[in-house]
Amino acid sequence: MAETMTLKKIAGQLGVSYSTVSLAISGSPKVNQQTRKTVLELADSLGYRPNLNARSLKQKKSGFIGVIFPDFSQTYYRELMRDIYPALKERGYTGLFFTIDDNEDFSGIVSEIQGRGVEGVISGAHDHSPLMPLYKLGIPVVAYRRTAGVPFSYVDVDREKGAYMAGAHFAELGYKRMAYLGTHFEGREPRLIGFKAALSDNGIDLPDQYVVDGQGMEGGFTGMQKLLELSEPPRAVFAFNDSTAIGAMRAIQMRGLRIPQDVALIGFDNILECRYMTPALSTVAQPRQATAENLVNMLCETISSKSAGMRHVLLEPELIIRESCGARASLQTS
Amino acid sequence: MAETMTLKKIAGQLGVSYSTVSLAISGSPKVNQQTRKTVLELADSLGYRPNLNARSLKQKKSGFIGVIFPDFSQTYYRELMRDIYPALKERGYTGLFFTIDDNEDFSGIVSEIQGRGVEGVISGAHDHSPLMPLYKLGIPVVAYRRTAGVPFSYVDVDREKGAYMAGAHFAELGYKRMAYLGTHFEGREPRLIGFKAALSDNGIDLPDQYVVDGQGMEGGFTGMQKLLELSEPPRAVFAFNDSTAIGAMRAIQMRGLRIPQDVALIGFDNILECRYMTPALSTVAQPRQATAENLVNMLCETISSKSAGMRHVLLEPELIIRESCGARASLQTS
DNA sequence: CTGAAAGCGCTTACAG
DNA sequence: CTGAAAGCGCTTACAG
Repeated sequence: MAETMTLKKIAGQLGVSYSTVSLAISGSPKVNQQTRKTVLELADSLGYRPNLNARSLKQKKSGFIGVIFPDFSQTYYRELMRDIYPALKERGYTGLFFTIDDNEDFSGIVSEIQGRGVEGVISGAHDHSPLMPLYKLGIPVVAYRRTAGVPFSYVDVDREKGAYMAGAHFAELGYKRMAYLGTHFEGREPRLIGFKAALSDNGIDLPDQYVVDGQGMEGGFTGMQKLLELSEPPRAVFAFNDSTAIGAMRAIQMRGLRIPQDVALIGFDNILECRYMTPALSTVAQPRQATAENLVNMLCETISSKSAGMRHVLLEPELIIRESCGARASLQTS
Repeated sequence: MAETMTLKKIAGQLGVSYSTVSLAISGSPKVNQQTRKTVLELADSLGYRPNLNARSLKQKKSGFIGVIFPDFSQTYYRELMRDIYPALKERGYTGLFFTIDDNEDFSGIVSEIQGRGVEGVISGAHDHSPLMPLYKLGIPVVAYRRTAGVPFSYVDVDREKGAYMAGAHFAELGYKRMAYLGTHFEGREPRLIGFKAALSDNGIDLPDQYVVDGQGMEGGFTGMQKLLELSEPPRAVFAFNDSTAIGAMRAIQMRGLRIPQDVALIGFDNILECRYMTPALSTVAQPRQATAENLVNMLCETISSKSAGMRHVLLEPELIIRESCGARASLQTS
């Protein structure tokens, strides 16, 4: 087991003060070219790595950005994390990832974030409000998705608009009996609001029994079963997200019904899987890359400027027509 | 912005030494019940959180476990991470997650791990060898999957056996012309070896043209297309993993062929999606929960015992028969 | 351009 | 049971 190298030891071997070594390593211009070179070479050959905990302690900043999400396993979030990770790295930050489920308490995470000197937080939690203590401590929090009652900057996609596009597209295709399948937060979910608005603008009603709860593949599966048991099952279904839609597809196909000929379907998110379903899943795409970049940019700017102003970015969704909505007949990829 | 609380300030307010406060907070039995109570109450009301960087510096251990994986977005890995995360938490460790792609160099990650005082590493990298510097520094590394040429303890599933089960099952169903679809590392991939062995034990040959490369959904899709373009396409396909199989399903169904009537399919991993495909995907299940627990246990034991002995755990796979392999005719979930 | 010194917030022997 | 002191490894004014 190699003994840990420190600045002092390097300084000792070189016969210079360890502040000089520190300066040389941090690339300060105050240090002689020759001296720096000697120091760097020795440090390198000794495999020296600065102790980041000591540095964090002294500088009162850690280089950590906290990233909080509901679950490692939700497909859209995992794709978002993948995009956030390199964006953080590019700016010299290290992501500290936490997951949180809805009924877990945040206090452990909050302590950890505070205790580690995390410089800022990206929150994708369903409810951001437990992060208020951090905000009060002066730790910037940027939220993925708007949440009422919280003074955080946020990046969101215009889900209401995306849902409107889905509803309008269905209406255009001539469907009348439609359903919304997914979480709807007592009617406050923008996807439900937008979908309903599109139908209403086309003179179509969305009765309560055609609004069914369900989350994820399993929720989509059972929710869709309920819809199919209705005396008049819906002709077209807009799902909360693609995972929900995939669960719904299974329920439809298990009954021997065809998509889109018997039931048309549109999802939300545009996860990678959509293209590989049969039929390929039409969906409302979230601009994931832009979301990640905006979150990271916004946070970094808040950190460096220390400006406490709230900022909001609302990104545009895009309707991606594949096979499941019925606008195209043949099977194809894309 | 609240001023940060420190032990000293608490001690000052209470008129005791700050070492007493430290002891009280860390729950040492050396401190008077009454004193502790007072201290804890004040600390609590002041919102005191210990500075973990200072603690790490002093104790020379950070409470961090590094977790390295190829990608946030590979489905099986994300499921594994989800299981590792709580197991780590339960033991009082914080996971520091890193992703690494194959041609990226590890040096940044290695510095970070060393510099942050990470106490141990779980590596799911495709190649663990760049982690040797950590091992030499005395930082325990436990690998998910065996890798040759590296002295790390590992947890692996018996992929060769799992593949054998898939091949044997296909043989039993009477298929003769079969294919292996997926990465095979010049024939060294245990899945290919096991599959081939099963066929061979049943007197069936696996010609080279029925071994096709392909990774993930896209790789499975294009790889399967190649197989279907053969003058005699395979009757049954064993895929590297479920994502690959899902890509393959799409290619098969796009041609208007039926699964399993025209082409039978078995995947590997048993990701959540399998149950929701139509037809539901038969697969070789990895015991994911057990894998995560073994990885974490093994690492924690190595850390606390400081014993440098290598340990190996090989877990049993399980063949899960659903609809895509042809053993069952009707559509159903499970 | 280089060195001596203070101090970040904590833990941990060591006295008492 | 409590206090005084040293020190983890680093950075950063401050002198020179």
